[in-house]
Amino acid sequence: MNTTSNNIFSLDVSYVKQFQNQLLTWYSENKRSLPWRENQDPYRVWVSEIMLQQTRVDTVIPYFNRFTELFPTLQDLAYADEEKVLKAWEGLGYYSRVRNLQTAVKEVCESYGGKVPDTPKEISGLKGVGPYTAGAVLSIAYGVPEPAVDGNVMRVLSRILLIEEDISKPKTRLIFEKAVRELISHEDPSSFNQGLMELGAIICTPKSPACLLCPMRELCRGFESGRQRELPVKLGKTKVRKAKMVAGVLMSEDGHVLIHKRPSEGLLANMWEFPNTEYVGENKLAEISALESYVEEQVNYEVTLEEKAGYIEHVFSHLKWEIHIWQGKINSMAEDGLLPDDWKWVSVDELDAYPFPVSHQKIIRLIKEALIG
DNA sequence: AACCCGTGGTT
DNA sequence: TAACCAAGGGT
Repeated sequence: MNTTSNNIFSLDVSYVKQFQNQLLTWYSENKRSLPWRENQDPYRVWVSEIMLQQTRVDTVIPYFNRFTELFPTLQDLAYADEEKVLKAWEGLGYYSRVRNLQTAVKEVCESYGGKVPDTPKEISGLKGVGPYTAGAVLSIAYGVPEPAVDGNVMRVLSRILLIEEDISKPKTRLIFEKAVRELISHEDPSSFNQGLMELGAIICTPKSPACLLCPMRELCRGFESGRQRELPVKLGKTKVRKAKMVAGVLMSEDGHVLIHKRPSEGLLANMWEFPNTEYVGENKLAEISALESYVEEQVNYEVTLEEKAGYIEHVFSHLKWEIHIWQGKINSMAEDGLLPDDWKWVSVDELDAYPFPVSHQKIIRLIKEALIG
């Protein structure tokens, strides 16, 4: 029964057994009914796990329902037009997630006969499937006893087991995976992993954990020592860079608007936008000249910016855009057929067919309000 | 390892 | 309100 010195968690057999019983009982009685819990279809489980990365359950639910209705099977997604896929993801953020997912789903069709692989090695090789997602899909869809360590699991276990390592360091995840391997139920890995996350989402919350309602209270070393609020340890700061941007709503004589498809890599990859560029300076002249030269360089159009149409702020995880919006018109156009593939003239109604990031959806709103008002 | 990659809710 | 946070992964 005694713990060995090389076991840093001091997890004896009876502790593990109690841990599993308490968690699994609580989960079976308290789990939320969510769309992706209707069945264990590996494709649906996979889609949900990708959507849930850094994204709240309440946000994901409507997206998941729409997405699985548009692309009911893995094959439907594999053969779908990328533009349509991005459109279904519009507003969810981290758009590389869905481009990687479609890449991975194609790989499953080509290399695995359309069946989502059920081994750690194979599934981890798929684009966009990291350590967490691999473990989540394997355990939930296939019942494989693999750890699925996300932010919830690190928070919950750091408190229960009093682990004080800095969870912002990548290596720290390995410590929690080791802990889960010792604790996980081999009878029901799916409920065990989901139970840990559910506990983190409902009871063991970041700011004010509901310890008095917690089924794990008697097993919790953090609660025992009154230090649950100090955990998990998370160091490191995030700085948000500010970028002054100028964007143009440029109209042709027949009422079309100029839009641009962003490059296939980097921020908001493959999403559409209104022509815009970062600028330096303080006054309107700086805004105007920056946008004018940008448009001229990109598509060889000469533009006249007529009036300021608005100002928008948009905050990303690591960046803040301060967007000054100008309305203008095209003076001289290059020959019609010379517009590059990633530039388009579209009517205002047609804008709805293209995937725009939220920052530029705000500009669309301005356009429509101006047309109505 | 450190930085990039979105968005919306909470405190 | 600014900072923090959410079922992370790629490079």
